[in-house]
Amino acid sequence: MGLMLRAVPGSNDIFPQAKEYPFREPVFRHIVRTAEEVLRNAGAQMIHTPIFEQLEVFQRGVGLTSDIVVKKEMFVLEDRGGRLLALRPEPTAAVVRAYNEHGMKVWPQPVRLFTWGPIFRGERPQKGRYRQFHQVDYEALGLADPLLDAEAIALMVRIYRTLGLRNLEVRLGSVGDPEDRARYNQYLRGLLMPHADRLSEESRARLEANPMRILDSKSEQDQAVLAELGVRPMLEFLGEEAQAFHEQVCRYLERLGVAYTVDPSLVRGLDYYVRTAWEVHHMAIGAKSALGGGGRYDGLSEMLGGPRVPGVGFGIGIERVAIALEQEGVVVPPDPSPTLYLAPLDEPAKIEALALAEQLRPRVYVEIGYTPKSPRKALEDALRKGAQYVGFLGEAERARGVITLKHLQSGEQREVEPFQLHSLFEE
RNA sequence: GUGAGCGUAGCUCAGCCGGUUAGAGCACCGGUCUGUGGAACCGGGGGUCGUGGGUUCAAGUCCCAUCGCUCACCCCA
Repeated sequence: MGLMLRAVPGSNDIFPQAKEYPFREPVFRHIVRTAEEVLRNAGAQMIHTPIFEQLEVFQRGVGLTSDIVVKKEMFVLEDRGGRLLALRPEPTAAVVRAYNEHGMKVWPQPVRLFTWGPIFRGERPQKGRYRQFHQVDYEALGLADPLLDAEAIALMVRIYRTLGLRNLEVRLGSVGDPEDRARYNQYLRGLLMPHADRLSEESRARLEANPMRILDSKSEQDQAVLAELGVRPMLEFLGEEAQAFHEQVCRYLERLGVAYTVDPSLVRGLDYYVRTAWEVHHMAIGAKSALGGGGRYDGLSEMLGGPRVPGVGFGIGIERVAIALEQEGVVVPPDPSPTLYLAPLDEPAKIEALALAEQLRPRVYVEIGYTPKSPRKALEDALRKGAQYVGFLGEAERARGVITLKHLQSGEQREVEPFQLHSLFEE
């Protein structure tokens, strides 16, 4: 059995009997449907973009200093013409690409879209982190108003709460405008350069290109240096406009009654983010793991060769939400069970059962037994399936042209003619 | 990329200080029960003990290697 093919590490089958909660199809579907309902009722429209794009869609948007590129976390493939494609490592750039491609800038703004589907990152898998995982994603494009940021955060929280999650923490920050970030990086360089020899190799390498990322270094020596120097957070370097924008988002959230904490040191892995950035955390997944995150990306469209299109959006990690739901003991609605279970009692009854089932479908949820069994076994099967009615088809029924129909809850049983079944169940 | 842990039936696992034919529970199939309630009892199928090598009279058990899985670091969803 050693040679039997398996799923690629970090990719998972999602099916009803899956042992791990995040891969149980009904749980998965419940999360998707709930999110879909919340977002549709907020007026967002569903879009599905391809799961692969030209590499540049993600490369340009993501920025050269970003870890997704630097650490080669993208799955890149080459088509026959030598064109480089990439499995999407995030949905936002693809949605913005679609917005531009279909001229959505002439639609009434903002254009609010949502999608869900697989996302791919070539990281080493572990709990709550997979190479193929799934996100629900929401984007509000075409209007740079803090109202949309606040709405996005509120919608995200609403999805979690509708699912039944408690113990949420919204961490809100701002990464400022590009000029603010440049100023902050300048500040960091000036502060850290004299102490470069005490920083880790990785951090030293980041000092020139992207000093902000030194702040979340996990190296103890780095953190010791940072603490000693008393580094000021990004949030204190916001320009006037970014500052006003951030304050407005906070005020709106308070008005909406959405609880949040300001995280002054919140940074983003992708270069296209500006101003608002947030993460929603849950205790279940561990201190470092977020259920979802979002932010504003006003410069992204231009990086993709499009017009200037402001945007704000979020992604929700479906598997991580499932882990949180399990942790909180939230019960997911079970799949419906059959109204009728048709049980063939002998060989010729198999096709009779199927024929009858096919007459009743799809208006009635009908399952059949595929192997003739004793009435006792057939009844057990029907009970296990949770059927409302069981219909026996055997020799006696054939002789009289009827089926024996039994209501499982009451135990009542009678013989009915097949044509009567339609009116019995179709209501 | 770095570190740790774990690989015995479809699943969860037991298997002592190395000892004869490798076990249990769950699941599946059948019988008791030849046309009626999830039970119970009995039976059955299913294993090259991840793989390769070594030590030994003897290896699921000890040693080495290798592969796989999982968790953690990093990053984030």
